[in-house]
Amino acid sequence: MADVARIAGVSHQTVSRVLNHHPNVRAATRDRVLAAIQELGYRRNLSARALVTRRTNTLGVVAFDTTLYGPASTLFGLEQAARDAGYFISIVSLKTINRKTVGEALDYLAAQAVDGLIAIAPQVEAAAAVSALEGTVPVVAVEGGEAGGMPVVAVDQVHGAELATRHLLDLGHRTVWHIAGPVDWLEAEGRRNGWRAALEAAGVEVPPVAEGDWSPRSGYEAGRRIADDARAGRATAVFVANDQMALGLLHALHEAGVRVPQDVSIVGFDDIPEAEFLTPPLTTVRQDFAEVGRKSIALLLDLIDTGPSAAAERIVVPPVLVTRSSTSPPATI
Amino acid sequence: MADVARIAGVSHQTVSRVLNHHPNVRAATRDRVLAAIQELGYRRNLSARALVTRRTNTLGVVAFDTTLYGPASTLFGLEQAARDAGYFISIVSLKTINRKTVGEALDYLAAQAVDGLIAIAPQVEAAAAVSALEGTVPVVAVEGGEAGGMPVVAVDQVHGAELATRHLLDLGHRTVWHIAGPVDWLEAEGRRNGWRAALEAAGVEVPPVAEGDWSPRSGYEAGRRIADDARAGRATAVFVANDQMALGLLHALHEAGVRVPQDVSIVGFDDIPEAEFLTPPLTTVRQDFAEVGRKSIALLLDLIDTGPSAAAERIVVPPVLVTRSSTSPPATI
DNA sequence: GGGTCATGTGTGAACGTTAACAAACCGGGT
DNA sequence: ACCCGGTTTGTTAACGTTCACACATGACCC
Repeated sequence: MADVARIAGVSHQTVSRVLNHHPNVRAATRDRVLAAIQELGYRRNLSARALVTRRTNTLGVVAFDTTLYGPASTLFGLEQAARDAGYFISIVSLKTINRKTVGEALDYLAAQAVDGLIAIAPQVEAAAAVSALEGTVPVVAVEGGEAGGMPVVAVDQVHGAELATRHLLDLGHRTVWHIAGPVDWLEAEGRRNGWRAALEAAGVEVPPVAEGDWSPRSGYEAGRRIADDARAGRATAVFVANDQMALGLLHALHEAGVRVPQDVSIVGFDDIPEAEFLTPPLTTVRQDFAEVGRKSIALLLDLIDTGPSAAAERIVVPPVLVTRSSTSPPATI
Repeated sequence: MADVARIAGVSHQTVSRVLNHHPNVRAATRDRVLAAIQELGYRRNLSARALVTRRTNTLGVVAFDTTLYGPASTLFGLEQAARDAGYFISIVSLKTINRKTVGEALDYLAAQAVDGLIAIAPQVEAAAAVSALEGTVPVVAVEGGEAGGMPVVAVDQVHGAELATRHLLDLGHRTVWHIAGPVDWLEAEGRRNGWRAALEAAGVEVPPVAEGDWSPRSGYEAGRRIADDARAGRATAVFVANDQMALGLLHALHEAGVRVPQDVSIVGFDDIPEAEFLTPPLTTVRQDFAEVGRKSIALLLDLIDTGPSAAAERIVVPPVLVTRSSTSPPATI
């Protein structure tokens, strides 16, 4: 910076002013400084800047298994939005999520002195660990449920599940079965609640819930059990908490000789790119992950700039039902 | 740090020494310093440290569409390995990849003064843009082909494709068709070359190549054309450049009434979690993305510590064939 | 024509760490 | 008692910014 100043014939402070778009600098001077910067290929040192401003311009993200479609997509949206806003992103992805690993992740990010934190904390435990951190640094939870009364951006899981369940009910099914996600996941809980609410609103019987772990395998295993109920005519419609498990279910039903949608209708959740090309193409609930990412960053930056807002905000992104061929009216026997 | 020094009754420099595990510090003194650190909950300021050491302890990663299973998994491995080594990771994911966007991404990371760079640059163009950067900062390309003679860590695509093709040939198929990835992708090129090499080594005819864009949709579209060849008995085996396209192909064949594997055998590439639960379960080539991530970080850190090694290294991770039910000997007519 | 004000620029001191050097200490050999 | 070498500690000066302030300059008003 001193070199630039010398070449432009000004003080280092003026260079700094140009760099920070300070208004009080004459156009001619600015041009001279800019030219000198260009000439030297000068780049300001962000460490020095961070040292004095106490802002690192970095946002931390704690995520769980970024290999899954949902988190990966959210992360992608987050990253784009942060970059557009001139922020850097530092990520920690965890393979197992519990108070300890989340704690370590937060520690790690704290060491980096991030200006703010986004926690993709879809688990009860994780949400708790994150909310413990409130006050120290601005935090926004993504898909974080209601936990801890901190700012949250989330897709309306309950509503999505209701859409799916009502769609099946509207087609004429007497009731809808459910393969849920892991109990300790907030998203799984939301979807389960939405499903139950829709059934109860319709005044129909609530079948037992099968529980999976989001993986195709768990969907397959649940599917083998449901296949029996399907053959007995007890189950004619299933709402599955995510598309991967729906894929496993599809496979199990096929093996068991149960036809979809003739014998059993299926609705998934997420709308992964594969959904449209399964056999049959899967009716599912689409989440706008990119939008969630953008909204989260916007909320976090707002929090950073204006300090903790009085009310813990909760921003909800609506899901939409995508109807394909895995659902149809029940066969009239 | 001054506070810690005061409480421990030493100079700030001694505190620094303790923090950096300098050998020449008496055990008693170290304990006192450690106690003071504990008491104050002191954390060293990384910006100040970076300012004077000229090391940010941050690694940059340029990735393409981290929503895809492959890149997402690699990223995950990368992140784990970097964290274990005490490095931070800064990511830029691009939606479109060309010289301009890659250039911007590199600029962005350069602004951050990363100590090293990992480029998941599976495209010809991207690899070129990255190699232009060599010399400035240590760079390792992941899946970067041979481009530019820079250090590369990659799965042996050619070998993987040969495995898949030979498997089909060994089952008794007269030849193997291929749905390839986009031409400008190095991975697609490697798989195509391996496929062709295996066919030529066996001295069999090389059918025309269908080209997709990795998406299930493109696999589906290619599949509709291949279905005709299958019905005519010309195509009895297909090697698809990734699992997602294989899924699309599966759907197209099902629609066309072509049975897998009785009429057509299929081998994919990647071994996505869904592969095992498709109908039928997909034979595919598994890539160890986590290993690629680990090896990349190891190589990069080596480069950072010991300076540019004389020979541009090329580390190859072997893929393995996973045999499931989508392949069988051809029907004997 | 002197005060006031806005605008543009320069000066010096932080920020919190590590590097380089200097000094004090300690034990052992002569 | 002396010196010598190694170990432990302290002192000072960077690193490259921004901030707070002070100082010019010119325009405007009474």
